[in-house]
Amino acid sequence: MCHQCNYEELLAKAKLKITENRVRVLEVVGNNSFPLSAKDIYSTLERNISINRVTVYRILDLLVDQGLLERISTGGRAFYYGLAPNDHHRPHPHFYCKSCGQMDCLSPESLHVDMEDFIRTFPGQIDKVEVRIDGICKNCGNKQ
Amino acid sequence: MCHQCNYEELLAKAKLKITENRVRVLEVVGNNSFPLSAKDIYSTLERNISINRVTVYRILDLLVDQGLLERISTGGRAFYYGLAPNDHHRPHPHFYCKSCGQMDCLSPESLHVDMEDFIRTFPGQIDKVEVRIDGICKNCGNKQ
DNA sequence: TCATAAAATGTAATTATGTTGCATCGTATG
DNA sequence: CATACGATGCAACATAATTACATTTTATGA
Repeated sequence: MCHQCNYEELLAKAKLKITENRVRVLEVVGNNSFPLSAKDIYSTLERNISINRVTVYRILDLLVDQGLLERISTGGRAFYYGLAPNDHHRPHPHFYCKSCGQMDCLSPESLHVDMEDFIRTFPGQIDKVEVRIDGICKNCGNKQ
Repeated sequence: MCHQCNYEELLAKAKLKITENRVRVLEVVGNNSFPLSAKDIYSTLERNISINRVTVYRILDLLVDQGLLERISTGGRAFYYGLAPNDHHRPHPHFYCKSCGQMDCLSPESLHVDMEDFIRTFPGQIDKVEVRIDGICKNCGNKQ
């Protein structure tokens, strides 16, 4: 859960209109300690308010485009979404359990990636570095 | 292109039957210097031989299961496939151009990930670490 | 206040990717 | 040679995401 992000403020900073739906999408994503799939986000919203699936996808696209959310690929087929790195959230790796599909955030310190040489020598544009560890989480491992 | 891998040998080592189709899938993947999508692989094969799309998917699944190929997630919707790390191929990060969809292999030395602490303290099972850099490649950048 | 344009949302259809069920074929083995 | 089992083909299905277009809401200026 993010205690430090003001979602309306984040929208305002990005010069996006503050709509009920956008704030709610941000809340659902931000109030979780782990990334969620579009489906997760839609299901959660839908329990409380009336909103269309496509609207959720569109809001997610918009917020990713504007850098408020981060789209994270998994070992599975769907993307997951989390708050994008900002003053309160440093970039960090994720752990994906291929058994239950749960994706967890790892602490930014848990593994260090040394990018200096790469950044200095790579001729293209670098937008993002994604580090993901795939495996079986403690819970799923115990069940077997 | 891999000059050192004998694909039939790889299959044999994994105790898999050596079929025409499996060898050809391995060839297509192995003879490329960058990972390919299932669609890429199917299209390439299909130009020369008669093979079913589903067969390609099944062979890819099998070869990933048996550790001959590596399934790599992208910033896009499809998985890409490359030769799995082995004696001739060290694990390495990839660069994904979100403009043209091309995925490139980076040298294993290009960035160093320090996993020691994580491995020592993580309570689950670790199968794989995937490092992917997203951005715009040199070619696409020049076009704009 | 109202008219209008622009933005946001809803709905249905479509696309892209991957999977399943079942039939058929090929091959190794007894 | 018979049989069984694995490999392949084919059609249907499933899932995730996107598109096209209609409708609603919001902002803005006359």
